[in-house]
Amino acid sequence: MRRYSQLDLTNLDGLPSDLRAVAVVQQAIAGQVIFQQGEAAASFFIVRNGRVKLERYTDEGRMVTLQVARPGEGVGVVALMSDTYSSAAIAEVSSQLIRYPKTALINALPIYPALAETLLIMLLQIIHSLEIRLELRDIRASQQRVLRYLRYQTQDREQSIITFDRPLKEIATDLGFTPETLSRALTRLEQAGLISRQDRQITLHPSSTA
Amino acid sequence: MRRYSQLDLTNLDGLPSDLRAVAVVQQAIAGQVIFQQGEAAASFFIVRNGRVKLERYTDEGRMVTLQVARPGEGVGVVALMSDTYSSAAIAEVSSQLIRYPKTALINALPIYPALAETLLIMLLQIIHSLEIRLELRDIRASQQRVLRYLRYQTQDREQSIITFDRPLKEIATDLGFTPETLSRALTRLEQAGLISRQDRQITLHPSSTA
DNA sequence: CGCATAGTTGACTACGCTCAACCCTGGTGG
DNA sequence: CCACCAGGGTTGAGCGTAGTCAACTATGCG
Repeated sequence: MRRYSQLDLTNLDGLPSDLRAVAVVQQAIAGQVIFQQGEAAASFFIVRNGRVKLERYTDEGRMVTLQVARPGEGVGVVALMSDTYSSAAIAEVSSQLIRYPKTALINALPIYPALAETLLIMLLQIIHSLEIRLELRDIRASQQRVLRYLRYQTQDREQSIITFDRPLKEIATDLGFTPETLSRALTRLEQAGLISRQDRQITLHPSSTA
Repeated sequence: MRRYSQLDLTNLDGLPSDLRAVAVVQQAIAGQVIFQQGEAAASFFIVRNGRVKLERYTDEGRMVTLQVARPGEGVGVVALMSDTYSSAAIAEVSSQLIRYPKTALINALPIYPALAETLLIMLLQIIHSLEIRLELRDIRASQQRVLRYLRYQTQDREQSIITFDRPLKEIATDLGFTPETLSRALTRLEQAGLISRQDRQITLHPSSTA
């Protein structure tokens, strides 16, 4: 699929003029709410830089992190179909987004096949990341889950060193744990010799690939 | 988005001839493996009737149900992007599928904008169901989780009666529980007066909507 | 210098998993 | 027609582990 033409929605200058005309660059400070869960879904966003987290609140008040969107990734894709956002979007750090009104995108779909492909790829990546997340949640033992998480982080790059760029707190809820549990899991993994750790930098030891 | 033209991939007669030519109807008996996790992703499927479950095996042997596809829903969508299937597909009951070779679909994308929209909608629905699933997993207390699950089942239809069309065993793993836990949760919910139950038929009582 | 926040560590609790026995139904075969 | 068996489902006892509450340290910032 990559061999086909795509639209790079992060590069404004490469866009056809009608899309370019509706795209708006938007700045969000750390902690800022881009949109709220249940709000009318008017726009679709692409993260240009920074980090935006998508989270969903259950009735009981618990909060689930559905996705952490990094540069190039889409936020609020459900807007394309649904009338309301199914989750809230919050900038974890100061971030820059490009905002596309949903109607403009929908209208552009039949005109630019490349746009459809771009969106399809985007959605497929989201599906993949959700699948991984779901699989992670099914590992109950904290150390195993953390280990698996770390492995997923490294498999993209070549190195087996992970540097957390976000507070452990965030990572914990991301994993579905309390900060305490994450902390304990990390120390136990270190005691077991499976990882080394200095502060936010983790080195994965290759032993026991199972 | 619904107002735009779409291709109904389940209706062979409504398809353009080139797509019609590559679509293959395929029968699967109960328990049959449609494709295996890690296998080369050559095709994309639509469930015509029956029920197909997508599951993923973790290294430790645990198994996670990612999706249960019912008639009209897509199976193996990741084939569109990835080279291998990220999960296995297994027919829970005797089912009929329509098989589309991925290359044919990809080639058809720029030609039929309606196809792209159909696929987008399909993917968005998958994303939505994954989000729900993920949210469910975050509710630790078994009774709450089951209750929430039941509510999701009813909110589509008007009635507050759910009839399980699959063994409790399946539903349990679907929810991320053991059958024992699900059984206990159901009896406790009944004792608490929140539901009534006769065998596989559950009636949700409207009390305590929280 | 003091306050807020991130992170760690400890003790206790709670709840789902595991293992096991048991019931019940439907199907099969003598 | 009954005896047997297999599988789904329920119930019980005990264990393990993540959550909770709490105290404490360390770090950064005003």
